[in-house]
Amino acid sequence: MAGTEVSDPLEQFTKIKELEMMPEKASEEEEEKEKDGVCRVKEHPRPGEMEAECTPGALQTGIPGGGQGLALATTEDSEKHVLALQAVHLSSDDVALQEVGWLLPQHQAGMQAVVPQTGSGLQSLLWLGEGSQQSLHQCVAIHLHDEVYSLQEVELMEFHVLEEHVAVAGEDSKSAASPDEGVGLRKFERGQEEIQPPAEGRVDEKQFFLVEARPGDERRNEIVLTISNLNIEEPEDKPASSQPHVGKDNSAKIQNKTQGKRSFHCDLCMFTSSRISSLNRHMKTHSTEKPHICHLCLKAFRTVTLLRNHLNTHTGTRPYKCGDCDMAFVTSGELVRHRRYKHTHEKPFKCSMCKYASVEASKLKRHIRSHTGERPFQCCLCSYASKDTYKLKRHMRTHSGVHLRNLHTYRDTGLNCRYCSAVFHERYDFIQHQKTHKNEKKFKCEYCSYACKQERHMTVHIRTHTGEKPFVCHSCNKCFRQKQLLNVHVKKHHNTNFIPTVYECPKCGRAFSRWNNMQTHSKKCNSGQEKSTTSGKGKRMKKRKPAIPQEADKRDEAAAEEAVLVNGERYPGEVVPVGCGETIVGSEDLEEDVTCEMILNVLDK
DNA sequence: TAGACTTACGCCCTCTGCTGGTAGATC
DNA sequence: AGATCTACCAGCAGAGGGCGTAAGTCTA
Repeated sequence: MAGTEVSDPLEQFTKIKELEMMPEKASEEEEEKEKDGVCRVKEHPRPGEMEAECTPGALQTGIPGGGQGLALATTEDSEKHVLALQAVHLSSDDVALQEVGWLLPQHQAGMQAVVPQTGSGLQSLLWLGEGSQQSLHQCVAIHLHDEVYSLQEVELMEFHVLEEHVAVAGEDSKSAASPDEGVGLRKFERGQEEIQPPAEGRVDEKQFFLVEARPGDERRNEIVLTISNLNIEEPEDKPASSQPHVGKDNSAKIQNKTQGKRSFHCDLCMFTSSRISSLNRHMKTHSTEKPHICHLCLKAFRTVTLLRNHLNTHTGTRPYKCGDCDMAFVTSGELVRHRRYKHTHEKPFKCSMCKYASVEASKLKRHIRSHTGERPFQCCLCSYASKDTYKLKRHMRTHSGVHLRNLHTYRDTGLNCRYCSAVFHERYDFIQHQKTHKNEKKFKCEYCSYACKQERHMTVHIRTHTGEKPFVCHSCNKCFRQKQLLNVHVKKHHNTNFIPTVYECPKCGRAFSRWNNMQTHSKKCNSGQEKSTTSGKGKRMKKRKPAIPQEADKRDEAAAEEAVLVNGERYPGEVVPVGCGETIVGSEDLEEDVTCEMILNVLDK
């Protein structure tokens, strides 16, 4: 099952009920299958994907009380059905079933999926309903052998022989007859199922099989299914007609297995074990008793081993040392994992949908969410949901004062999506939605051939056609197409504290407001093509930007955070030390020193 | 039954990509 | 001087690597 997570038994597993099987061809192929002694099935898509194709109609039947069973998950891949078995546990005698609609593809019409009501904490169980006309041979190959288990331990499957031969076909059987010719496979139900006498000419004997599952070829995401031949003694109150034939040889085995496979159930949870010692140990997990206390930090542990490992974290004792590097670990498991990460690069957990492979199952589980889009970790403050806990935790940092106002303040006036009719009242939701339109459209000017990637560029460009100048100077009513042009204008003409950037020619001292103009002049000046006209007037500061103290460039995170906040407002990109008082380099010749505060005044809106 | 082994969860980190805002360069 | 384009930065999120630890399971 590598590469696929079977996360929800409620949805994944189904009990076999009256699956029909092709007898004769299957019988022939049985020999073929026994060559390797196993049958293999692949895992399959999620059940929800088939929901729409489920055939309505409930299976109204009960589940025999108590015990452990084997559940069958069924689905299809591109060409054939696949089945996967997994053990389930039943602990109630009166499990009520309710229908759920899922799982079965259209061509498996007649199979129904039902689950028990789980109010008592029962593990989920699904059935294939009656009326199935599907032939199991299309789905799965089954290997028979003599392994038997007691009724108390396992849920039994009954093959009701309807044809002359009992057989199970291989999954690769392409010569199967119609499903109607199959052999009924049904779960044995004590005291409630009236098994019809076999039709004339057919075998008058019921045979019981145990269905087992175990991991198969990991590289192929396989599960091996095995059906064991099982004949059991019928309860005394069972009608004779329905009593299975029990052979002597098998009886002894059943008895042995009955003793060896007795299961012990935890009253507090679903835990079941074949050993009383395991149950006793498990019961400790329900106890709050932690008698083993760390003398260094007073932390308590249930077992000595846990305490010992904990103490190693205090003492730094790491007995498991890596032979290939200097790393050492408290437990052997850590060492094995470390070696896989760093040295052997063994990645046993492989994604079935891509080439991703991971060292740990949890990483694969996390990765698969990138395929499914599942986001189980919902932010309690906004619509964001994360695929793992850490991202949610990291996201929560964004719910801080400045950020909250910016992104999560409810706005009466909705924000309209620029690409569709969606409207949002929180900026965050709006931004997230806009991302869904990423690379959806290119922006093309309706007046000329101009095209651009970002709408903001187009917005500005369009104004060159319309003549629109929305940015108005409140001092002189001059209008501008871009906000930054207005800002420059205001600074230059209406802010008395503004110190214009002046670029002086290093040779003649002529001042220029633009660096590139100065450069052009300088080349001519150096070649003697241009005379200086401003010599002696250049008593102004040089390029201002380098005058900003170097500390701002270092900007560790905390300092930068503080630097860009002015009166609680954020000024992105304007990282200037607040109130440092440092004299700006290059202002020495002015009548008044230019200080940081002055720069801030200029920047202050 | 203790200890080894396995599994699962959580935490933290880095790398990467995207987006909005801005400054600077270019025409 | 204005229009346009580009580069840079900060913030955020997606994806994955690596490790610590607790708890469950197995086995001698």
